[in-house]
Amino acid sequence: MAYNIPVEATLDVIGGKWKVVIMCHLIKEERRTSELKKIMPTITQKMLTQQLRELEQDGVVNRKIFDQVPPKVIYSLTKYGWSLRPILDAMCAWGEHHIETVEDVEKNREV
Amino acid sequence: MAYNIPVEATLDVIGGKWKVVIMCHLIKEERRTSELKKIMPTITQKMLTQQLRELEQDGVVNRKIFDQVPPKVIYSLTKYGWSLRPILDAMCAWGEHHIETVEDVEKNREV
DNA sequence: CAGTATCCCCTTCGATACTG
DNA sequence: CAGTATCGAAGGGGATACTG
Repeated sequence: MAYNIPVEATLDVIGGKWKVVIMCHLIKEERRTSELKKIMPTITQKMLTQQLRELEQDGVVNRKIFDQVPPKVIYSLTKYGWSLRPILDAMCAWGEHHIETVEDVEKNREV
Repeated sequence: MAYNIPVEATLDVIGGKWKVVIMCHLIKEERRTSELKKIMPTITQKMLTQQLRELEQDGVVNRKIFDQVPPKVIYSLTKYGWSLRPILDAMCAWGEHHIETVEDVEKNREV
């Protein structure tokens, strides 16, 4: 609480380890749990659920449950979540443009 | 390495706990270490140095050392660091616009 | 299929003390 | 003033097993 600088509020919402990645996927299309897991091969079930819960609590992500067997749950961005789009777009664009540079630098850091 | 989605490269560079906050300050003006510590009251010396070192290794931040006693070091964004400006601006703007909402939500989460 | 519950490692981070 | 080193606590996060 009582942020020293407003951008800390932004970080509170999108600062989780996987949140930006999840939202970047959901910005393109809504997804069910199993789809998210498939397109994010390295995330664990636990982290996926945990991050989605937090996004949901923050009002960024909507969770639609279909009452059927087997269960089906679809996640999508809320209107509030869409307000983050400029940030997500900028982050995605930067990543696409600089990915080779970053990969090189990070590789050297491992040594 | 080998990101599953390009935005992960972005997160590798700005994903640290304090990196965005530091860069948001440096985007306004270059700062010396003691100034950064002053405007970020809750960061520890250790974390400040650590995050700055990583930003420096990633080529985002420049470290200018004045050879004098007592020591003086000034940090600023590199040209490469300035390429992140659209992201930082978007994050700062969103935070300013939604800070009350976020503060309320986060407060309730603590309960 | 979607989610929860444990166990537990191991990284992160704070506190403190110390150097040039 | 700027930075390093060390120690220890805290919790993030993985692996696994289990439920409806």
